[in-house]
Formats: sequence, structure tokens, C-alpha cells
Amino acid sequence: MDAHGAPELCGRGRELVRDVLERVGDKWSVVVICQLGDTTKRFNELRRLCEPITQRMLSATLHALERDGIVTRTVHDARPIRVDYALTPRGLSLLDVVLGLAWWAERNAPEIQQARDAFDTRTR
Amino acid sequence: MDAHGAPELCGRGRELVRDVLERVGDKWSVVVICQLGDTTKRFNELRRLCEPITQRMLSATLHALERDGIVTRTVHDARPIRVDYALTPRGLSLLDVVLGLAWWAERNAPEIQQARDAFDTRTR
DNA sequence: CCGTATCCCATCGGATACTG
DNA sequence: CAGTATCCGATGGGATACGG
Repeated sequence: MDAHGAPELCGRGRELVRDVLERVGDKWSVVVICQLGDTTKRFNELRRLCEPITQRMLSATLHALERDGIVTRTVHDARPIRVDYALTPRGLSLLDVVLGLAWWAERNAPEIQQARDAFDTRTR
Repeated sequence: MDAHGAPELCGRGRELVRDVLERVGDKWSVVVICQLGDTTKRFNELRRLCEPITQRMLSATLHALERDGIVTRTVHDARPIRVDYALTPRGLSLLDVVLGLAWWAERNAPEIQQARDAFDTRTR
């Protein structure tokens, strides 16, 4: 199982790794990355796909992802103005692992809901 | 790439999936799950492994993971009291995908740090 | 040893209004 | 269309102290 050895979550470089995990751990990053997928999309297009994300949070999330080199932002001189977002190669590699997480969540969501209900009943 | 189709991050069942993602997205869950691995561990043992986690947060994190059926909690009648924690089968399946995330973070942390520095310089 | 209770502040993120 | 600015309530999580 751990043929690679455990990640350095507790050794040196731990803070750095946790920084990265907290980037993907905020409320919207995973959703945005999954909806972006391997296709370039515009701001409002992405916004609809990520509903009910607010304009403010989509902007902030994209800014943070751009800063980390996970998405690119391309401004086209047109009227009305048009801005395209896309995953970088690094973003695509992250998409792979994040899809694993999303699929796990999707597969396990019903049983986890049951577990929660059972636990809450049992401990009430 | 998306042979499974995109996860239902925006369809029905979206709230449920996001609930699950937010569980693993909090500050300590990924660390605790990785450090627990496939071996039963005691509270303070886990605490040292997850340093600098506080007692309060380890307790809260384990409680939430137990509620979701991801870890088991076993109290042994001994003195001093002894409590063992272990991943359930569901927890082990989560470990797989979470290790993927941790390894990605570890591999990419240095370049992301560079990207951040470059971005901050460029936009200053 | 294994927790819970309290306090308290920093950050996150929603609502809303405004700009190029 | 694609954002930024401001306000503000909710939540997360650290420090500390106490209990079984």
C-alpha cells in the first residue's frame, strides 16, 4: 500500500505540503478544478457550472489557483471583454488526483450520510 | 481522461458530495488519516505523529471521522486508560485517494512555492 | 492517559453595491 | 462581461484549564 513510503506530512517540508493541501482544501477549489477540466472556459461560464458560487469567491479562487500555477488567465481584447481560464499541465495533474477524491466522495456520500444519522441517533 | 464522466459536483447530490469533501478538507483530517495508515494507534501516539496538532483538534477530528465511519474508536479497560484508533475499510479506501493527494502536494510543493514567489514579484 | 469546557480572535465566505 | 470594494456574521481552530 505504501510502496512510496508515507508522505512527509510530519517531517521537514511539512509546512509546505500543508500549504498546498490547504489550497485545495478551501471551499471551492476542487469544484472549480473539476468543472474546468481539460477545456478552456470563460468566467461566467465557469460561474454557472460552479453554482451557487459567488462572483467574489470564483474570482478569489481563480486568483489563488493562478498564483500557484494551476490555472492560466488569458484576456482577449474584444467588446464585451472576454477572459479565458484553463488548467496548466500542473493543474491537469492535480485534476487527476482531485477527480479521485471527487469520485470517492460521490461513491461514499450515501453511506456516510447513513453513518452520520446512525451515529447521531446512537449518541443522542 | 473522464471515462467515468464528471463527478456530480453540480447536479443533485452536490451538497452531499461537498459535505464529504469539506470533511477531508479541514485542517487536520488528511494528516490524521495518513498518519493512522493501516496500523492501529493510540491517542497520544497519534498526537505525536501529527504534531503540532492540539489535543482539542485531534479529539474533534477523530470524533468527526468516527461519525463518518472512517475510523473506529476502541476503549480498553486498563489503568491508565487506553484508547485505540484505526481506519475502517471505508477509511482505508479513503487513505488510498488521500495518499494520492499528499504525494502530489509533496512532489509539487517546491515548484508551487516558486510560482507563488514569481507571481507575487510580478504583481507587486 | 484521554479527553471536555471555555475563551477568544483570525480567517472565510456570503450579500450587496459599484467600476472599466 | 469580468471583475473589485466594503461590510459583517459564522466558523475554525489555538491556548489554557479542568475532569474521569
